[in-house]
Amino acid sequence: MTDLQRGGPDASTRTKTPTIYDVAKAASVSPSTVSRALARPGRVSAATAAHVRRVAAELGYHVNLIAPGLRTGRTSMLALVVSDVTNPVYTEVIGGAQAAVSEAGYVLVLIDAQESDLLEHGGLVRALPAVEGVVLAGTRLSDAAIGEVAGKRPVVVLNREVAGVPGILLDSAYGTRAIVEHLWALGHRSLTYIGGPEASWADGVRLRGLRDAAGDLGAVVLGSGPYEPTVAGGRAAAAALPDVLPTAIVAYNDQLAIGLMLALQSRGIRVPEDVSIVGHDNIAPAQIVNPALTTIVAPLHAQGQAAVNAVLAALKNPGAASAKPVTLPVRLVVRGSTGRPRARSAG
Amino acid sequence: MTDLQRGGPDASTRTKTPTIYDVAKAASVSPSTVSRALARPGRVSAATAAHVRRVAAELGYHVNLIAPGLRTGRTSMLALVVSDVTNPVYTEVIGGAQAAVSEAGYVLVLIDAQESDLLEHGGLVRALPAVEGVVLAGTRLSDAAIGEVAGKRPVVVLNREVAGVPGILLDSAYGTRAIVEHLWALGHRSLTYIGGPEASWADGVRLRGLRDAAGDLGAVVLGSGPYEPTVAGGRAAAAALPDVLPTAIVAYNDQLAIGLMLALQSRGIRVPEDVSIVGHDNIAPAQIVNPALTTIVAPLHAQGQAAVNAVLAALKNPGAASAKPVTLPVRLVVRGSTGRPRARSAG
DNA sequence: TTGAAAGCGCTAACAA
DNA sequence: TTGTTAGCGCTTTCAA
Repeated sequence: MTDLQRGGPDASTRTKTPTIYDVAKAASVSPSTVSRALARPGRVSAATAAHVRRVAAELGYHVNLIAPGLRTGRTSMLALVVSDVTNPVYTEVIGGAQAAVSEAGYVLVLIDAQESDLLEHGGLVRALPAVEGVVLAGTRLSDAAIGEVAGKRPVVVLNREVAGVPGILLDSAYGTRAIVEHLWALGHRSLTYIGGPEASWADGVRLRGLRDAAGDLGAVVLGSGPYEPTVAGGRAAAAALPDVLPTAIVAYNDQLAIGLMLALQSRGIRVPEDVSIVGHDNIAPAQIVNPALTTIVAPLHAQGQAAVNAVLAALKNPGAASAKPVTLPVRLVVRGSTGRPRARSAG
Repeated sequence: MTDLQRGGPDASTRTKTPTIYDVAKAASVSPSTVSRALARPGRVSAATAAHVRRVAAELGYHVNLIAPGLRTGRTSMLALVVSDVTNPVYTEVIGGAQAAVSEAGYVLVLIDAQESDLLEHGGLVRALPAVEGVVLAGTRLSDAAIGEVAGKRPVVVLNREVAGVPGILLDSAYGTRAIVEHLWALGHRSLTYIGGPEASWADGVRLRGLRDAAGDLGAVVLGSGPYEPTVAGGRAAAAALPDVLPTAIVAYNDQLAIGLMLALQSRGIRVPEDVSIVGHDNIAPAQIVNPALTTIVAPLHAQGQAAVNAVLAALKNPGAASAKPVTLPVRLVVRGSTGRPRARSAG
C-alpha cells in the first residue's frame, strides 16, 4: 500500500531502496541493532555487527540521509552558495569544497544565484532545512539576511566580513600593495582600477588597498566601474576608458582583466608596451591569454576546503568561539602583461 | 527536550526553524489545515487559507524538504554528477541544470567525481536516497552501475548511450563531418586525432565520426591517446607528437586543443601556418586564446537544462516511454586556428 | 470545510 | 548486548 505512494504507476519497474527493516528481517535482529551495527559498531557484539554488515551489503542497503535528518538534524548535506557557477573563480572554490565535503562523507548542495539575489535567497530558503550548514562563497545577500541564515545554521562566508559570522578572507592588503610596488618599480606613477560588482565586498577592499599603498608611494589611483565581473564586463570597461589611456590598469578580477586586454588588443593597443594590466585571482585562463596575465594568486581551492572544514568544525563543536575570521595568504605572480611604461608626450 | 537534540550546547543561540505545528498553533487551526492551505489552497476556505498564509509568512515558515521526502519520496532535490567541476564544459552544463532546477523549485545536489569512479560512486550512493532523480553529465560509471541507479531513480545521461536509460546526445556525426570537410577544403589530406579519456563514450564516437567522414573523402585519420581532457593533457599530447608534425590536429575537447596549441607555440610552431588545430565544445577560453580556436559549438547550457527537464518529466509521468535519446544539434565555428597547410617537401 | 491519526526511515531513550 | 518504543515534520487517509 505505502509502496504505491512512492513509485506511482511505474513503481513496478523502479526498485524500492531497502530500508533498515528489510535488513533487520533478513538478518533476524531488531532494527535498532542494525542501526547500531552500522553506525556504532562498538555497541554491538562483533559477531552480530559483522553479520548485519554482510546482510546489509548483500541487500545493497545504504542509510537514507533523509530519515536521520528528520530526527537529529544531521542530513550530511552542506549548502554552497555561489553567485555564478560559470565564473572560474567559483569553479575552483567548488572543487575545494567538494573535496572536503566528500572526505567528510557529506554531500554538497549547490546554489547558483545566477547573479540574482532573489534566486539566491529562494534557493537558500529551499535548501536550508535540508542542510546542516552553509558556505557563502560569493553572495549578494545583505548582512542582515546573512545574519538571519546564521541564526539557523552554521555559516561561513568567503571574502567578506560580516559581524558575528566566521569568514575566510584573503590578504588583499598585501596583494594590492604588491601590485602597486611592482608597478611603481616598473615606472608607473598612476593606475586605473576597474571595479567589480557594487555588492561585492572584496571590490571595496581592493580599491582601498590600492589607494593606501599608492598613497604611501605618492602614486595616484583612479577608479572606474562598477562592471560585471566577466570577460564581457572587461570589454565594456575598455570601451569606457578615456582616449588618453592610463599606463597601468588593475582589474577587480581576471575575467575583467582578460576582457579588457582582448578589447584593447583588438584596437591595436599593445600589452604591456602601451598598457600594463593586472588581474586578481589567477584563474586558469590567466595563463592562456597572450601575454599571460600578471595577477594575484588566491588559494581558491584551499579557501573552499577551509570554509567547509570550518562549517564542519562549528557543527561538531557549537560552543567554540568561531566568529574570528581566517585570512589566507596571497602572492603576486608577474607574467607578461606588465612592463615599463613608454615615455609619452603628455598625460 | 527534543529541541536540545538538534542544537547541542549552543542551541540557545540557534533559532529553531518554525514547523507546521508552530504555524497551526499561531493560526488556531489544525496542522493538516495548514498543510492544505499551503499546498492545496483549493481544499480550504479562502479566508482560512489567507489567514494561514499570513501567519506562516510572519513566522518565516518554509516547508522542510526533509519531511515530505520521508513520506512521499518527494524531496525536491536532483543530483547532478560531473567528472570534474573545474572543467569548463561541466561548468556550462551545471549552469543550465541549475537554471532548470531552480525554475522548477528544486534544489541541485552536486556530485563531483574528481575523475575518480570510487568517489563518484560513493557520492552518488550517499546522495541517492535524498534525491528524486539523477543527471549523469560526464560519468565514468559502467553501464551496469548506471542501470542499477536507473532502477531506483529516473536517470538521464549526457553524451552517452546506455541501454534503457534516456540520454541527451550531441550530433557528433555531423560535427566531425563538418570538421573533416572544412579541413579538406583548406587542403589537408590527413589529420591526427588527440583522444580523451578511455572511459569517455563521446571519445569513441568522435574518432569514429572523423574516420567515417575522412573515409568518404579519401582522407586519413591517425589516432593518438588517451589523454586527460585538460590543458595539461594537451601539453602532454604535444610532447608525444612525431617530429614530422601532422598538418591538422583535431582534439577530443577544447582544453586538450588549447594545451596542445600553447605547447606547440612555445616550441616556435605557428598556428595555423604550421599546424591547424580544431577542438570540441566551444568553452569560453576557446575565444581567448590566440589565435582563437576553431571548434564544434555544443549547446552545453541547453544540454544541462534539457537533462533536468527530462528527469522532471519522467518524475511527473513515470509511464511515458522515455528511453529514446534526444540529439541536440552542433555546428562548426571557424576561427583563427585553422588554415591552409604549407607546401612541404615530404610527409 | 476541518480535524484526528497514522506512518514514512531512522535513532535515542529506556527496558530487559 | 539486545529489543521496544516513541517521535522528528509532514501529508494523507478517514471521520466528523
